[in-house]
Amino acid sequence: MQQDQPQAKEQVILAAARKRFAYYGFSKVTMDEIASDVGLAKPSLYYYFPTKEKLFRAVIGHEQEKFTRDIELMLKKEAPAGQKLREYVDMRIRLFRELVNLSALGVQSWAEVSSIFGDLFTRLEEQELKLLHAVLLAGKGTGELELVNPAQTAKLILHVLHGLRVRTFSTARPPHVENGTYADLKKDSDHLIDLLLKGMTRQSSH
Amino acid sequence: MQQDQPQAKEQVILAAARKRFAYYGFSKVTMDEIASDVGLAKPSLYYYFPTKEKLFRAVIGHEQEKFTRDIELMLKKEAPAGQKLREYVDMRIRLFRELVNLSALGVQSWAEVSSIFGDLFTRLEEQELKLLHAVLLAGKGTGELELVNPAQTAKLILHVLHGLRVRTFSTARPPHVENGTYADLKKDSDHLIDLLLKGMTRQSSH
DNA sequence: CTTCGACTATTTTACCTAACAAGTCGAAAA
DNA sequence: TTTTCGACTTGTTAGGTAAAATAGTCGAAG
Repeated sequence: MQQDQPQAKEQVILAAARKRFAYYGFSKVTMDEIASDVGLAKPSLYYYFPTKEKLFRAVIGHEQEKFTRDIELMLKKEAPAGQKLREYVDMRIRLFRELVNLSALGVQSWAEVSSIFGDLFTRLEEQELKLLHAVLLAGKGTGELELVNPAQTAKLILHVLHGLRVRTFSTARPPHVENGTYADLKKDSDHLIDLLLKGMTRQSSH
Repeated sequence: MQQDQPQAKEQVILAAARKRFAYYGFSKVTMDEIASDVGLAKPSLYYYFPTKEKLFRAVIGHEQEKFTRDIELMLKKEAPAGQKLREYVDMRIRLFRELVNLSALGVQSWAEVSSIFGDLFTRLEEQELKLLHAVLLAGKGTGELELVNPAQTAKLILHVLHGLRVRTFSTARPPHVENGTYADLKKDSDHLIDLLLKGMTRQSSH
């Protein structure tokens, strides 16, 4: 067994942890449970991850990488900025639905998660702001979008999308959310980005 | 003393209750405290209001009347729909800042308040939706605004404004909020309504 | 009609303790 | 050397209990 790659064992632990954290939340999951899930004793977990917090941070780190990578891939494709924004909004909802732990960071359903791991949320925001800002800048550069201050607009869009998410999940924490709730969020988000794009898009000549 | 108008005593109790509820929240305030504030014994409060809940509902009722009345007054004035919307957004922030108990209903800072008094929040939403819808309809009627579905757009605007509020006050409950927080909310809200109006406003001929 | 002292019933709080959970260590196994 | 884990320590949490607090009541007084 000593010829196993350590990274493989880490991945197994991360997957098990990710699953439990997503379902029960950080504070309700015990290291004993995760250890049992992967067929180890608890002290063995600490061989790979020095603290429960660091395990959770690793889980978040992985989810954030996937989130960012998927969005970046999408944004790399040649398309008008408006189309990218629309796709971004929908993809964002889908990704947050899938990456439950990452999603919970921004929704503040768990108070202790938000205060201890607030830096993680801040980092996610900064990354999203960068991506969104780039899209708006590109749209302005091609003349597609008419923007006075793309950075401010990107920030606003993020705040508004965040607000919609927070209000939506204020009474039910993922994954205990009904499909209708996601449908409502998508409807609002799509409608919103349509309207915002209408206000940002340079008018073609009459 | 028995010639005093009962309504005057009720108003005194309501004012004292409103002040305490706003500062400490529904559950932390005792009927003994309110009684002492108005110079009565606790059983005397129950002479005017049969339960603590009904006292709180009366407080909310009064705040909601003021909220609705002020906004209605403003909307009655002759002005373009866009200007009304802008003024509405700013006035909304100011009123919620002043009417702390009403504000808390929508922000869900107190879990028990939200579940017991959720019907009050729903009623407020319905009233706002009516007002906003009327503004959008009028703007569409004059040709100022270009809208496919004014009711849907009114609902979206309310959801988005609510989301901005919820995310803003997720970590500090009014009245324990700093001025900078209000300034940020106003900035986002103004910027948002500007952009939305840009998307809704019928373009003048070039 | 209005007020309130005394009271009841329920809820909340404070306190205590056992159980639980994060983390550690030395030793064994691989 | 790396990986694993039984036994352990330390701090936190959960549950139970009694006391205190609070919503609400009632009869009597003004």
